[in-house]
Amino acid sequence: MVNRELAKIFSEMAIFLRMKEVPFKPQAYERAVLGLETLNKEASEIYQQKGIEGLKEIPGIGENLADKIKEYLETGKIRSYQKLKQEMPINLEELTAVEGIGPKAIKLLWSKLKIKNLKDLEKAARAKKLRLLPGFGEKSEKNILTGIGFLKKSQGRFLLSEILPETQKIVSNLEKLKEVEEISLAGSLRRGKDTIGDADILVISQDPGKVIKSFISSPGILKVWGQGLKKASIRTKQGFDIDLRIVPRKSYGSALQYFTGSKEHNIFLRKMAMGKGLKLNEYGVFHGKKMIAGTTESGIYQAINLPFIEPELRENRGEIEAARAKRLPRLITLKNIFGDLHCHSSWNGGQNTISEMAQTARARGYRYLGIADHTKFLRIENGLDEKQLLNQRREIDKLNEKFIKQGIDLKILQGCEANILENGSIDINNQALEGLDFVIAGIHSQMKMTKAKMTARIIRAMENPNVDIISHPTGRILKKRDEFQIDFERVLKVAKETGTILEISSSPSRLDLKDLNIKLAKEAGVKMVINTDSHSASQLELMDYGVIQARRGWAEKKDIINCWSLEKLLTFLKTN
DNA sequence: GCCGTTTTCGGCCCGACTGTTTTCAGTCG
Repeated sequence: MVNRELAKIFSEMAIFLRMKEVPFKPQAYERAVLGLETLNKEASEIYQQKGIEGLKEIPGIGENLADKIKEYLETGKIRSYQKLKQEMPINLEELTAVEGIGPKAIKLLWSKLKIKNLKDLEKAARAKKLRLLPGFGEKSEKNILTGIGFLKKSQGRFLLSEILPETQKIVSNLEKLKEVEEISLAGSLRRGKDTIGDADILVISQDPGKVIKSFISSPGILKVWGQGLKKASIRTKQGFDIDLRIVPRKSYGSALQYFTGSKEHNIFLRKMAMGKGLKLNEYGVFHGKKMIAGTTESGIYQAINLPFIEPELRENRGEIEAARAKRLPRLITLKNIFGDLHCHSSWNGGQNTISEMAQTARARGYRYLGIADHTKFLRIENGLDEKQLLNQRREIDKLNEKFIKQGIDLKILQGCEANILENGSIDINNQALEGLDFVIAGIHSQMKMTKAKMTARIIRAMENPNVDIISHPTGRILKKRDEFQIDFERVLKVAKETGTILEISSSPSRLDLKDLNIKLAKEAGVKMVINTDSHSASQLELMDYGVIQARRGWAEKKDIINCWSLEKLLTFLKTN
């Protein structure tokens, strides 16, 4: 948590420094942000154990930034940051969230129009004042308004990854209380939605007062909205709210069912209950005045003649019909995952060597690990060319030989994340692609194309016999950028014909394919792979988010190729 | 402000795209 706070401060400082046109320092601050974000240990812990010297071992942190971290840990503030903020009291988080707005634009908006937040920006854009600024015109003004509109749509919502870990921390603290008999997440958080409004926690306790008292004094709370006898509500430092409800044991199941939702799922369920002459509410299932279920969630479903329905499915997307017909999917779990096929190494964008990535993969119990570094078109990521891919192959072969000798059951596969160019061709020649174990191709440029052109572009890439996987197929960035214009049905048809695998990216701001598209792909018989797109070893643990998303898309083991054994996976890659 | 099998000082991933500017600046990845 401290790491995230520090990362946020340093990235804001980088922007301020860019606005002031200070050379080179901004990059240094940004590198430090990366170092902090990919650290698998809290800076506070490092400082406690090894002091300043320990902090300086963090990549991107030197003498000066280590001092600033120390200052933050000891005083909760960084003076140089406070000074910058005083000088330019601008809401950087809001303004940089608008696609197309960067430090230079913010500086101009601030100095000419005193724009300091999203509200000011929207007002000025609507008053057609932006177009008068140097470098701005009608189009940029319109784009800014579009960007603001997109932001507003997702306003007040947080990424699953922003909410889940913090809420789980609070849950595990409460769990330790002897007064807590049962505890569970509820709401959209339990259903694993990609973005969340607020978090819900449900508890059984004979002593609600104690539990509520402990809840409202959890660490990292900004304020307490309210507390009663059965309910309390808080806001966390990260800006999202958590509701806690205490329910009696006899209604725990029905309350959990009710507060997990979705609303649409529950409405359908209540109608079904009514059809059977029953009443379903948050207190139980009732036959007349007699309560026939309520203690457990599965008991609720059983009472209306249904098998238990996993929370991720409860969106009224056909799950109740499937349950009735006894055709519910057997959803995959994290334990079913045998490997990760989209990881970057220090050969280009990644923080860790292939060997370090492999060690972490082993610790996760994986059987295989796919290294898929960027290729040459992406110069900024130090993309590999044909020759470098060959050199990387040698390193991977050596590591694999070593593993065999040591009896280690992990195989490193060599792939790449090649680029789908404007016309659908790939930026690496076929001969080099043939030498790899698998090929991922993705779109990293020219994302604003017409639907027809974009669809044709992706289809051409899929028709390349060397391309196995399409990474983050629809290009969405949650809360920031919409999906590409593509004819997804046609893409699925060609994917099926060519045996192309579509990726489910676990990267928390992508989660692409999204749940609905996963379900469509499954129905079309298209295979998928859940990948983390890790740029460091610690990011391998993001796999969880991809699995949750896949569950929301009804995915079973047969649909997800990295739930398969190495042999089956390699055969599929070879023959498709 | 960081970093170092080309350096403890002098470097610091760079190309494409967009919109505006008719020769470039800002943003993105």
